[in-house]
Amino acid sequence: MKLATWNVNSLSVRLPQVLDWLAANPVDVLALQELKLTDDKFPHQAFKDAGYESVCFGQKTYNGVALISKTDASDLIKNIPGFDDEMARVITGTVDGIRVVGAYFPNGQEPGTEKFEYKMEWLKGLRAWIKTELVKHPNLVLMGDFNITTDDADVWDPIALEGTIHCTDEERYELAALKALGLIDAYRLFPQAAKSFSWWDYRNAGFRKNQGLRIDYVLVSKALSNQTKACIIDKAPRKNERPSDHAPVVVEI
DNA sequence: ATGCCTCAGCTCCTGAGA
Repeated sequence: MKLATWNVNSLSVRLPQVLDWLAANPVDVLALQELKLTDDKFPHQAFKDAGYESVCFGQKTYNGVALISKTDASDLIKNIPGFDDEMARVITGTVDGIRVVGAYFPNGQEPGTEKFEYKMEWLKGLRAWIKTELVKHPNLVLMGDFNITTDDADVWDPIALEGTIHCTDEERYELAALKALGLIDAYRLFPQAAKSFSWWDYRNAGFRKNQGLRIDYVLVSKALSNQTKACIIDKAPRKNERPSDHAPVVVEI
C-alpha cells in the first residue's frame, strides 16, 4: 500500500498537476494541504474520473485539506477533537484498515508573534488527541506539511536559519514529543541523500540552488513501521511549470 | 534586506506563506 502527502498551494491552480502525478504515481491514499478553496468548489468529479474517492475540509483563501483514496475513507473527523479551531487544517479517515491523518500544521510566522503562540497551542492540541487516537487505531499514519524541521539535517543553511521559524527549539520539542507517542519518521527509516528537502522557496531560485527545508513528513505508528518498505520525496513535480513550492512525500507500507 | 516568488481577493496592491 502506498500513501503520499502533498502541499499543493492552491488546488485550483495545481489540479492538472495533481491528476498527472496520480496517473504516474497511482498511490492508494494522497493527503493534500493548502487547497485554498471551499468545499463547494472541490473537484470531486475530476478525481472520480481518475478512479479516486475524495473527502475534503475546505476553507476560502487559506488552508484546506483533503484525502484522495482508491477506496472510501470512513469514520471521518475534521480538525482536532478537543481543540477549537477556526481554520481547516486536519482531515482524518480510515482507509483499508489504516487510520490516516492528513494535516497542515500552522506556519507560525515568527517566534514571539500571536501566530507562533497559536502554532504551539495547536501542536499541544494535536498531540493530546493523537495520543488517544493511537490507542484506538494502532495502525496509524500522520502525514502532511508539519512546518517544522527535525534538526540541522533538514535545513539548507542551519547557521543562518538557527532559531528562525521552523527551526526553533520550541517547535522541535513539540515534534519530538509527538513522535514520542509512538510515531516514526518514515523518511529516516531509510538511507537518504544529504540535503534532502521537501520545500524550496519560490524566491531567489531556491529549488535550483537546493536551498530548502524538509518540513513535510509521513509519520507511521510503531505497528506500521515494522512493515514500512520505502519512503521518498518526489522532486519531479517541483520541476513543472508553475509548481507548488512543496514536493510530495511517498511511503510504501 | 521590511527585498527576491506565488496565490487569493473587498484584485492593479496587500497579506500570507515559509
